[in-house]
Amino acid sequence: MEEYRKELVPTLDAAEIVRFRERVRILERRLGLLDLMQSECCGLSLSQCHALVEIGRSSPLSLGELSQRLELDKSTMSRVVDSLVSSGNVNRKEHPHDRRLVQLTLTDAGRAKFERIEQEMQRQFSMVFSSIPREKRAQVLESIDVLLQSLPNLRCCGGAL
Amino acid sequence: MEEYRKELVPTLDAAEIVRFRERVRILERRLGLLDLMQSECCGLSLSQCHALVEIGRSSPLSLGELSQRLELDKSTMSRVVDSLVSSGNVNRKEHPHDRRLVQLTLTDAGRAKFERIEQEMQRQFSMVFSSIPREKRAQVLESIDVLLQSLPNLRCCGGAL
DNA sequence: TGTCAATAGTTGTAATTAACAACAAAATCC
DNA sequence: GGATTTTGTTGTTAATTACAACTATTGACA
Repeated sequence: MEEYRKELVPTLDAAEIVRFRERVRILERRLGLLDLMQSECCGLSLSQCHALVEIGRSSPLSLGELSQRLELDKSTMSRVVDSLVSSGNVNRKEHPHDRRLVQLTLTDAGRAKFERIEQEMQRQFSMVFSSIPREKRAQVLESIDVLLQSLPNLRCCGGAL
Repeated sequence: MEEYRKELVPTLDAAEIVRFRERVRILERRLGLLDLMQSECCGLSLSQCHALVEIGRSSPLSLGELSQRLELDKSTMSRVVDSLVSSGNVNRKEHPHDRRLVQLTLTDAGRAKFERIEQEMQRQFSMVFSSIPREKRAQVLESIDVLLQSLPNLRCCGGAL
């Protein structure tokens, strides 16, 4: 009878959920540190670093585009870009056909920095990936995908708490 | 010959690393949102919410303990606790044997809020976990562990970038 | 036992990160 | 050609955080 109910409505093991929760929490913190490390490395703030990389990957980029990708307000973005322009890493040019738009590109210094960051990140992730036992690598990659597909099922409770 | 070298020094596939990096980056962002959601739900800021949960899980807690667990400076922690005291969620008592120490406990209101948060989080993670195909669940859990073991191999380059 | 070092926490100050609102300039749409 | 929309900047404000300076208390040792 009990067995039957379990089969029909699979009551999840609460302890397993707790473990899952805890692991995800630790993972989140760990990944945050990883992110910080990246910015510490390049001598820029986190948002500056993210912006630099994003522009490096797909310039020319407008301010709006950039703020959408980094999920920041355009005003915030504008000021982050300010700082990158001041530090000589980014050019703010006018779009030739639409003068409302800004075209963001990297200066030579900015591009050099961007390439160093990309290389370093690639190196770092190589180290992490290669320290995963070879026979587990595919499994880990697949699991991340599975997790990414399942996570959107979290939804805010609408302030009910 | 080529084959032999590959066998001996397994050159990792650069594209696979890129994919790995990208997935980890997306995962990080997604988990950040999850965290924000939690705090939005309970009407507290992120750090307030973390502090409340930490105190709820192991009170009485001193300020130093708490700041270590949340990896925040004690001054920051002191002010976060201030806000929780003002909002009637936390009690700041004096330690009976050492008057330097503060004993943090939850008020009735704070405990009620803590328990609602825990329940809600458990519910949410149940949803996520149950939306992972059953035959993949163990694999995902194991993969998170594998990843957590490998991540510490990231290290800052010491400002070399 | 009395002084001095260590510990715990608070307060002053400042930097960073971010958002919202108000605005200016340019383009688009009748 | 004037109303509306789009794009970006500036003014203002709030949250988060750290470091340094300070106070109070405890513990240690001589």
